[in-house]
Amino acid sequence: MTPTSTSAPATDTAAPGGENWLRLDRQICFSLHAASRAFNGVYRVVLKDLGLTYPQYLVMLVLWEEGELPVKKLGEHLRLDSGTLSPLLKRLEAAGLVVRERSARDERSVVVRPTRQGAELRERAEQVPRRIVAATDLDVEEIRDLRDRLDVLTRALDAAAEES
Amino acid sequence: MTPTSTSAPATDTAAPGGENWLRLDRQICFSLHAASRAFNGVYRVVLKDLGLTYPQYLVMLVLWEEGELPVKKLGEHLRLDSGTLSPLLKRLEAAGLVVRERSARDERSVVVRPTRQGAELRERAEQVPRRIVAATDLDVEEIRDLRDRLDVLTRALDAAAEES
DNA sequence: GCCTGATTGGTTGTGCACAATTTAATTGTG
DNA sequence: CACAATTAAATTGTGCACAACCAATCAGGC
Repeated sequence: MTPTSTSAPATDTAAPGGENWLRLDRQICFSLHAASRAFNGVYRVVLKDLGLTYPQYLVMLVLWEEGELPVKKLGEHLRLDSGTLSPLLKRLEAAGLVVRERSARDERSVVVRPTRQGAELRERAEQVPRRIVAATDLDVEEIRDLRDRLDVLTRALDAAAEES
Repeated sequence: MTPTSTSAPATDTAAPGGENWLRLDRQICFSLHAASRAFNGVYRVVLKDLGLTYPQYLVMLVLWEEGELPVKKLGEHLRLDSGTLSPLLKRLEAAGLVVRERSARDERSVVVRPTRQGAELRERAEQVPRRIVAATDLDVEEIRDLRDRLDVLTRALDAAAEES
């Protein structure tokens, strides 16, 4: 939809000195793909002591903040669906970090809540952010800026994927 | 480390003087995670016509550029190991887009090469970058800048993960 | 020739992401 | 009340990412 100005030369990909769209694009998707996996790798190392994976850590962050909430709400916070969350939550339950129980008010709903053990894990997790920030080798301002750019990008991409 | 107050669930993690590391960190990892999946979603839509997934598209980009190369080299370009590439390449081979054959010079090496059909797919793929760039709603300069920042970040993260 | 060690792909197992389908419970409407 | 539509999770199937392990091959020495 966005009538992004056609100022960009609609050249084929063989522009001699100008924009090589194929090349540029390759750089973007490579870069984002690589950054995502590199982040995942650092979290893997840092979280190993806690016995959590990266997505499991994200789930626990939400639960530490919100206390307790149904799977549906959890999925909205994380933008994940039940197909991803159900097995993940079962693993967290098997590890003794959360409990899942059907709501008495609405029997369709399953409420997830950290156990005492899961809540205690929070204290050990509080050293994680500092180590991650250190690993990025960026200062707080740069991180904030990068985060904001990524959020803007995500909103644009979601909107573009929607209207297809 | 906060005192062992197991009672209060919503312990305030804000440092009096400044940074709330936990909150900030959550924003970063949320944002990057979300951006990565949002990108994936857009590629899913755009690549559906070509019958390619996002990582398969990355592989084909390299092959279109390099012509033919062993799995090892392909993995270095993409930073992926054989556990990821082997089944992916088998799917591309089953789709008739690449062939895999053992090198005669070194029987340990498997060389991957696009078929005629795979090479022809390139022409249809050349519209992809433009659509992706449009979906980001960013101009070329901003994309280039973001890419560079992500590359710097990736190098820092890889280095940090290494020395653990 | 025969060993030893390193290199290259492949295989297996665990976990995440997402689409499509299924099951059960709730709500709306006659 | 009965019954269709809606909603919430779970399940199923495909594909990616990566660690750990295995098999075949090559290169060096003897």
